[in-house]
Amino acid sequence: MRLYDTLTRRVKEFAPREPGHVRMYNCGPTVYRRNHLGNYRAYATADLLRRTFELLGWRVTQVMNITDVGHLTEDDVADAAGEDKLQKEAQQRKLDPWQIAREVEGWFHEDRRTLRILDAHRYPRATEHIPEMIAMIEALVANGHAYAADGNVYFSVGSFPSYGALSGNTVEKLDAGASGRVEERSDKRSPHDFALWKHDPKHLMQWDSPWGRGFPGWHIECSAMSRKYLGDTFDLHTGGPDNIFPHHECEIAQSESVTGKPFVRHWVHCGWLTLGGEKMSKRAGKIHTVPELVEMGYAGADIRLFLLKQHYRAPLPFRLELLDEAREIRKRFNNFIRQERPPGPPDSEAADAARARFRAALEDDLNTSEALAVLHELMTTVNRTGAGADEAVRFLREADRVLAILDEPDEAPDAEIERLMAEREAARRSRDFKRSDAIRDELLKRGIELLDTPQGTRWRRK
RNA sequence: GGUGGCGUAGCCAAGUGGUAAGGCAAGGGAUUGCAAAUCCCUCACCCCCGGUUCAAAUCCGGGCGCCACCUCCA
Repeated sequence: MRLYDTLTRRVKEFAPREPGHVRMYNCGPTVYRRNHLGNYRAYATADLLRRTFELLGWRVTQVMNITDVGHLTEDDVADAAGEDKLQKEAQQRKLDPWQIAREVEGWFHEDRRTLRILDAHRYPRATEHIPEMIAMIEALVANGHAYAADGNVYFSVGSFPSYGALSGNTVEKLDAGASGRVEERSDKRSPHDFALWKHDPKHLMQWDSPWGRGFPGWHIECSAMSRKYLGDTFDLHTGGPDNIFPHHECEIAQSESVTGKPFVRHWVHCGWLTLGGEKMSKRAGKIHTVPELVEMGYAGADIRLFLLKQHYRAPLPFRLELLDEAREIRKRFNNFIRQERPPGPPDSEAADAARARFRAALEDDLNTSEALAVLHELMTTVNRTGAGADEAVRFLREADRVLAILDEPDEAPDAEIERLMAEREAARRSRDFKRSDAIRDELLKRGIELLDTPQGTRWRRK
């Protein structure tokens, strides 16, 4: 498998350190507000990786963090509460950041299931790993990589020479660049030092620590939790493009300063989901959520296909037109696997060739565009020749273990539908097309679409 | 100012040295009671200018345009 690595900035061979077993950590949601589609691009990419590894026959241990601490201030809670009726209620019942965090976490799982994103093996919450974080910070203070100042603890960036390797933002470059943009704090030895533990009485969530009451800095949770569940060194760490700097840069510095070992062997970051040429951001106010799109009539699988249809690293423009396109593509796939065909000669040649090309495409830095093209070409071939349809359908189902865009097979129609279909058939026989079309429209209203084929009338759910 | 990335048809997009995959949309035709589905056909001088090469969308140089990050937004 070949995969782009953000750290070395090139596509390189990916293989788990323990043969056949991938250990992967995905940066997960910050649960103070319902995630928008941009967030899900990162999770869908992680899901695609996990499913691809499993296709290759590897075992995967996947861990995704839930960031439920570190960012909630009164303002954030008030802000988050403004966008949803449930939240408004919570506001009226008295604000409780814990409650909001759990609620938003629930939405996250709801949305990701809609997008057919598989369950990770663990979803550790930051608030449940405070002791691990404190232990790690203590170790950093003890070995000189961090210092306490007035209830705060900072990581000393100067103590970690390769700081900046992931993002290109080395200390010198940062100095040369945004002078004045970095918050100057008198208790920091260098303006680039970042917080491991913070003291702020205004903050809603607080814990006791050797440095007094406070709360952990953002980056330390991932270092602590990934280490706990995946070890000092693990195979793959993923996230959105904004995680590269500062989050992942800081994680590397912290983790390696504690363990003295390489932190992560391969870094994967997806590209931005853009909206009108701009990134989709929690702060921009232009947000599309999964339920909002479902409400507009898109299936979760449509949205999923939209996210996976193009290469994970390229910027992806969000436009409803592209969701429509994804829906049309899915229709073609679903029609193909449900198509009634006269029995054709068995032929596994086309499907076997497609299987090999499909796998090769995914192994080539997750080239989903190519993988989808392979599937399209296979369908065209089978439609044309009439041979190998069963083998092709079987392979499509196989490929769908990675893509997860096909519909489930239709269940049996109920008696009422069967009765109407029979009535329509009788009407058609007597050439009463007005009546037969009326029945077809009636069924369509109930979500049942009829297809007249040479083998008789078929139906499917719309 | 620093850092990372992008520019291929109406739209999305693959392709990183050998003469432009695939899809969506659109148009024409076949089939159908009408539809649906399916099939056939049509649809690109790869942002610009130089250079290297027998050969460049692909490599090099220079432009132009666009996006993002620069301490807690996936």
